[in-house]
Amino acid sequence: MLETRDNRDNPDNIRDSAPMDEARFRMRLSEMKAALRDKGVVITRKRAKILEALLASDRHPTASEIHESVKAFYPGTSLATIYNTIDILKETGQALEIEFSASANRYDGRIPVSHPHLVCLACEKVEDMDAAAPNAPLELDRVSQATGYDIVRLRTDYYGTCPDCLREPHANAANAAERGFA
Amino acid sequence: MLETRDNRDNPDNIRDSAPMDEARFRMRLSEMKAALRDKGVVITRKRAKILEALLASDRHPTASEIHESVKAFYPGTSLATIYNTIDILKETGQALEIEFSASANRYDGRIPVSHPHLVCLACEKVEDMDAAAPNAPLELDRVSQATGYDIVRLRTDYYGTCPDCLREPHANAANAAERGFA
DNA sequence: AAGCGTATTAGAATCATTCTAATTCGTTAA
DNA sequence: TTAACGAATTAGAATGATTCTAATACGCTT
Repeated sequence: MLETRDNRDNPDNIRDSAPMDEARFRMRLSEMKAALRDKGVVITRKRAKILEALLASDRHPTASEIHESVKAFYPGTSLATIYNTIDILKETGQALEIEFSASANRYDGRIPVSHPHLVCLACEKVEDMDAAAPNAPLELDRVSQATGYDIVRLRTDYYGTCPDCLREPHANAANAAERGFA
Repeated sequence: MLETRDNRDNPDNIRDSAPMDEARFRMRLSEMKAALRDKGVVITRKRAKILEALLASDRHPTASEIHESVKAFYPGTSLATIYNTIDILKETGQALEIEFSASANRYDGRIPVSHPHLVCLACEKVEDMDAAAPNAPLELDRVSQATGYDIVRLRTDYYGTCPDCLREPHANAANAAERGFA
C-alpha cells in the first residue's frame, strides 16, 4: 500500500508500479539489514549494494539485473554473490521470489484452460482444484477494468504440503529438493 | 469437473487427482486430434502416443515424463518431437502449460510477502497489484481445510498486455519473445 | 600482525528448453 | 508402384538460469 503518484492521480487504480519515496526506502533498508544481522549475517559493502539495488528497482529485478547494478559500483562482483545474498534474503523472509524458473514445466491436456492448482513443496506433485474454486473469467474482466491491462489469463497456485507428505514427512522431500523445487 | 472416485467418497473435497475414466479419455483424445487436423496438422503415430501419454497421466506430466512414456512404444523418439508437439497443442488451445520454467526469477524486497502480480506478456514487466486485491490469508485457511493440504503460500498472477504495450504494440514484444516469456 | 571463520571468486556443472541442419516419412499424383 | 514434395523427426549443439566447487581474499578479534 505505497502512496504513489500513479495512485494519487487515479485512486481507483489497483496497479502499483511507482518508485518508493526516499524515507520509506531508507526505513526498509535498515529493516532488512537489521533482520540479517539478527541472523548473524555480516553486512558487507557488496551485500549492502545488493539490498539497495533490490529496493531501488520498481521492476522486480532479476538476479542478472541486480548484478549489473552492483557491478557499476564494484566491477569485480560475481553473479554467485548475488545469488548467495538473495538466498539469505529468502531464508530470512526479507525478499519474495517471483518464480519463473523453478523446475520443469508441466502440461495438462484434460482441462486445457486456466484453473487453480495445488503444488506440494515436498513431493513436487501438482494437482487440480476443481471448478468450485475462485478462478472465474469474471475476475479477468474486473482486473482488466481496474488496471488498464488486457488480461487474458489468471494463474492461481496454492503452495504447501500435501496430505501424503504430511503423513510421511521424509518420503519424497529429498527428491523434490534435488530438483530445486522446494 | 471430472467424476472421480475421490470425489464420490468425499463430495466436499475440492481436490481432484483421480484418473479419467475410459470413455472420457477416448472422447477427449478424439477432440484433440480433430482440433489438430482442423489446423492441418498430421496426426502421426508418434504424435498420437504423445497425446495419449498427456491424457493418461494424472500428474500433469513434464516434457521429459511424456518422452519416457512415448519411448516405451517408439524407442527412437527424440525429446525435440515432444516439445514440437506440445507447442502445437498450446497453439491450438489443446493443452495448458503450467509454467515453472518460463524465464528468470524476479525478486521483491519491498513487499516481501506473497501478493498478486500483473505480468505483461509483451514487455515482460511484472507489477504489483496493491492490497485491495483478493489474496487474503483467509484464502489459505479455506483451501487448507478443503484440500487437506497445509497451504503456506498463494500465488496469483494476472497475465496480459500492459497499457503501454497496448498503445505501442510493437515496442518490446520482440525482446520479450526473445527471452521466451511470451 | 596473526589467526580464523566467513565472503567472494571464476569457472565448471546441471537442467530445461530451443535451435539447426540433415534425414526420413507420408501422401499425393503420375 | 514410384517419384516427388512438404512435413515430421532426428541427434546434437547452443542457450540461459541456476547451483556447485574449491581456491582465494577479507574483516574481525586478540
